[in-house]
Amino acid sequence: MGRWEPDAVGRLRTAALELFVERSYEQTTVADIAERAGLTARTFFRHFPDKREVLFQGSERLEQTMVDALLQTPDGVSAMTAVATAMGAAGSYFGDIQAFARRRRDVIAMNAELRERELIKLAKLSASLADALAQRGIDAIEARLAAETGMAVFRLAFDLWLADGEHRRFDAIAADLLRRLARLAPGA
Amino acid sequence: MGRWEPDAVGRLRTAALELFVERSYEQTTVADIAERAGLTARTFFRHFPDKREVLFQGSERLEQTMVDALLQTPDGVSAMTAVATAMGAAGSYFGDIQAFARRRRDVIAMNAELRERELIKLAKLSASLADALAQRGIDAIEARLAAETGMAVFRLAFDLWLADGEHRRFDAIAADLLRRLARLAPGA
DNA sequence: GTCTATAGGGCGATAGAC
DNA sequence: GTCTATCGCCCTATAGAC
Repeated sequence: MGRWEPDAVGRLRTAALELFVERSYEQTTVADIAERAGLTARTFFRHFPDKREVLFQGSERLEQTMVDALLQTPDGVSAMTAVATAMGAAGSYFGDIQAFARRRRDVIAMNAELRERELIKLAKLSASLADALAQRGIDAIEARLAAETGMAVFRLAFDLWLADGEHRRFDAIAADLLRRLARLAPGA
Repeated sequence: MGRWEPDAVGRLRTAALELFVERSYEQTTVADIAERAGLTARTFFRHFPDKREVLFQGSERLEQTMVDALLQTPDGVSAMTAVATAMGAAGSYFGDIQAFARRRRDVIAMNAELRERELIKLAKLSASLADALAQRGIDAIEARLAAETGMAVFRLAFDLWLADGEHRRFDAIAADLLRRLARLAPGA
């Protein structure tokens, strides 16, 4: 046993989600979160740059997973195929955390600031995918177009994945949406 | 002459953009903005729900313009064609405000909170377009897919429109990107 | 760990326009 | 009288500085 209880970050994360569910994000102060985790507000801010981030830290790992998958696709595959592969990797990453993801989604849906933060995380992810595509020799604009479009599919797939009664895996839903998109696009 | 100088909102907007350019968003307090506009901080918050919003209020009009254009497309046009029409309306709406838009873009690019706010405005726009499409009888998921994809194109087109040396109109750029997207998508 | 500036909300007062 | 835009003062929580 060390001098402190272990896993301060994990305890803060758990405490935060619990409190946000119990009494909403706005009605929870950083001091409340820290107290439940047995820490002080000052300690909270040493682990998270701001109050919102306690729900979002960890997205770097998803990003890395998707970028890695994209970069490992064989040479010569199309931009959209590479993006589809990255989406498949996200599916494996998500696995069966639906119950947790649903609680988290509900908290985020109720608060504008949290929705903003979620969007910027996805925008970062999009930029990383575009970089990775460009790194593979794809034209810069085409790379951004494919990445942004891919993220549009990602957002919608994530939403559907968490919908009531949905039983398919994330990547199956994403693949289905990509197919529908292909049918949609030629009209322009 | 009334008791107060007219157009408090306009004065606050101008003062804010000036100060953000002069000394950055972070280094400008709401009191600074209000002072330059000849008002107090309390009055600022009566017109804008928060400090960020002073740069974004007005986006409702763009949204209305695009939704109206979308709804006025003839019956039977495809989802992507309707979205393309909305994009064309946005082009007319933007007209020749490039100089202003560039200053605004530079301020926003320098601050994470402002980027977040911009993203949520675009997400709202996307949701409105999806609603409008659904209202026209398009399947709900297809509507969201088309709207999200359209917004991906919108974001990129806006970016390119403000790039140095760009001389085309916004809608010309958007139309070009939609064409490129159509070529990209079938690969999936 | 303490100290502080700023965001942003609540409530009431005021001074015009009508 | 009402309605509306402004200001003043109080407050708390966030988040950064020291």
